[in-house]
Amino acid sequence: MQTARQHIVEVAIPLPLEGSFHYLVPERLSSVAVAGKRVLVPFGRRKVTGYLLGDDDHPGVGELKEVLDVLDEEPLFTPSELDFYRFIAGYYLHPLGEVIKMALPAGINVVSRYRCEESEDGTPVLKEYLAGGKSVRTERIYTADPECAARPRGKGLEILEYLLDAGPCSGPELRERFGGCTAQLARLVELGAARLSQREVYRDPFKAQSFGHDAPLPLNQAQGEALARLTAALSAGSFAPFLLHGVTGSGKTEVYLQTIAIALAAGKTALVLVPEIALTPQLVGRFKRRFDCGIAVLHSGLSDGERYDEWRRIRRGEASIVIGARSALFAPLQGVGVIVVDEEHEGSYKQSEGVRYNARDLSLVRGKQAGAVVILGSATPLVTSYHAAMQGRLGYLHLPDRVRELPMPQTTMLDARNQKGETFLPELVEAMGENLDAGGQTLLFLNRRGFATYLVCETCGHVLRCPNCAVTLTFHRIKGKHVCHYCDFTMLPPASCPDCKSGAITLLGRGTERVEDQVQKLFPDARVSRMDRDSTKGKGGHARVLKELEDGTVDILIGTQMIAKGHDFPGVTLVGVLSADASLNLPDFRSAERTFQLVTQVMGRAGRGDKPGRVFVQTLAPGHYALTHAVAHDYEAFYREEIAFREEVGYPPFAHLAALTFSAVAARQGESAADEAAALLRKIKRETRLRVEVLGPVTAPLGKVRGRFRWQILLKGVERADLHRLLFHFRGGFSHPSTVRLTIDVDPVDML
DNA sequence: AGCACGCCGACT
DNA sequence: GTCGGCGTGCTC
Repeated sequence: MQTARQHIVEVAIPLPLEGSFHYLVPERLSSVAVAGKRVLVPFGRRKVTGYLLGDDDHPGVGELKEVLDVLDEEPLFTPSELDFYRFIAGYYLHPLGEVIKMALPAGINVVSRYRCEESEDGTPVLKEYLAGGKSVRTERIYTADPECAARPRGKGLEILEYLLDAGPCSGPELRERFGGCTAQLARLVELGAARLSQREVYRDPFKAQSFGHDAPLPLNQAQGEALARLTAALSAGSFAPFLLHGVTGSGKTEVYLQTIAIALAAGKTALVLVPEIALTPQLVGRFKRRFDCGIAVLHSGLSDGERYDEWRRIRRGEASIVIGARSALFAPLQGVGVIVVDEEHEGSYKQSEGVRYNARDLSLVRGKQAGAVVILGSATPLVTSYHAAMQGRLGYLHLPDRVRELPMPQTTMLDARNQKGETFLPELVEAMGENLDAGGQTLLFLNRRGFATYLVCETCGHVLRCPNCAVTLTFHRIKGKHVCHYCDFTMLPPASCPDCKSGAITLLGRGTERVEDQVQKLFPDARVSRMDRDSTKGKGGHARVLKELEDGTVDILIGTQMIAKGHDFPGVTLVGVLSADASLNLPDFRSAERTFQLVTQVMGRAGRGDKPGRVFVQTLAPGHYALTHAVAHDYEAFYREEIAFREEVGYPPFAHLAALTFSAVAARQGESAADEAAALLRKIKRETRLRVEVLGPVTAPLGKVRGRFRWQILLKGVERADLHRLLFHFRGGFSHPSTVRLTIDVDPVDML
């Protein structure tokens, strides 16, 4: 008789390994080994959690091992979610297993570990154990048995009477009412007067908060037109991507809310992505006041347990709206009708470690898969988005006016040339003094990312740039030269300004942390506070500084972009941008775009209350188009200049980029791996005639990071398909010593 | 990523 | 003479 056909499954392992693995499923597990579940499998000498991708009847290569266990009762992902994961793995050239691990709630996986223990005779032995695996939280439920005649005394009796009266109660509930009563409860159970059962509970990040109710707001004409187009797309029921371009305060959120209301009424669900976790609470509040349905929140500020519980609520269909940061894109929501990406231009949608995905871009992929309406909202859209809208690849919805008749702040550009590098120009100091006397609050923005040193002319403001790549050249102290970190163009420091021949040229880019001291010296009586990543560490740090501003207990707040985002500060009447240049001169082709966004956003922060606001932008480049158009509130004019620049030099949307970074503790190894990689890439390019430029390798501008030296190769392809083909060939044919780490970043947002 | 195998320096 | 350094290679 023939043996029963073997059950073979394909499994993805969450390790940096290419390809999947195959296992035999033993008879006892055969019926439960279904695609989408996790399995415990032997892998080398250990046991790891893998993801069951599906059955596979291909004759496996050599001997197959057996699946040890199936870890889930229900699949964690659906076939269409698996398709999405596969797309991501292919697009970002990242192992599928790691993509799946990243997409699922953290901390649920089991991995075998070893622990050293002493056996009875005292000799050390290695004991294997399984670690990890976030579990469901339960609480005890006590139910009184009215049939039982046994009665305890004292407090126990009180509790029993309460239970008989009020019905089943949880342990925490009883403890709240009666204080510590563990012993009494145990006694009740022992007597048979109460029964004990377990109930699953969710760890709720918004527990017991009450949010009143809000009715939909009336829409102005532009909002109404936008909503009409979104509604039409929604009822068509197929994929429709839109760019919602609305100035600060134009009521984008109201358009999101009303679109979502329509989707919900049609039985669909909605996914809302926001760039910063700090912004979620206020947005969640607004959604909770508007909708009665379940709303789940997913972001990195949740504990693993909370996130797991939110995830399970969504999976079970108990939430119709999911709000969250980047990772919420992977929410297991079914029947998605609308995906909103708020502030779509924000760089934080790009994950810069592990799977380097961009949630803004992938929202379009998920939207397409789900047949959903995707709304990319921004006051300052990415030039690539606006370009796509102009080409008709994104529907263009424009909200040109502010909802309330708030005046735009009065903005002044301060020319810092010929000012001997003063931190504050006299006009700004004067304005700060006036504002302080008038009782107004001041925000000062600076960019702490100004680490790259670059050459600037103090007379004319000229900055040394790469003739090929148009990015700012970075000065390398060790080499004593100016270097382009895209293409490795190098030049010796010039003796005078190449533009105006002035000898007053300086290296800029040192830290600006001392601004706080300087402000305090200028205004000894002012209450000065600082807000940046360091000063707001930990839960609530952010909120604390915002509270100070709200309560008026601070006069001058110094901070990075993070204070520019989304918040309303009615008391702020003066804003100073100290570091427009640091942002403008980052060695990145997007520096102009970033600066335009920053300045626009900052201007939106001044005078949102009753008093009109004033803004000062202090710069060595007062004529730069990113600044002049930002100050004039003219996005289209900025776009026209920026898109011309992108086309001329060949940057997105006219080319697609990928960055390969090699890092190694030993400098020589990293460098030679990068050199070999570049040689291989050029060889493949020659043989396949793919139209991709290979730039570099160059030493990464940040130099040594966490003890490792870094090199970069930049790939630039007019056709995305060419770029991907080159990368696939390369990955298949390139091997490097394991002491060198290679990361591939497709569509890099930050290459520092 | 881990974990084992394998080939060269300072120690009981 | 060994213990242990981490380079290299493999994991269905």
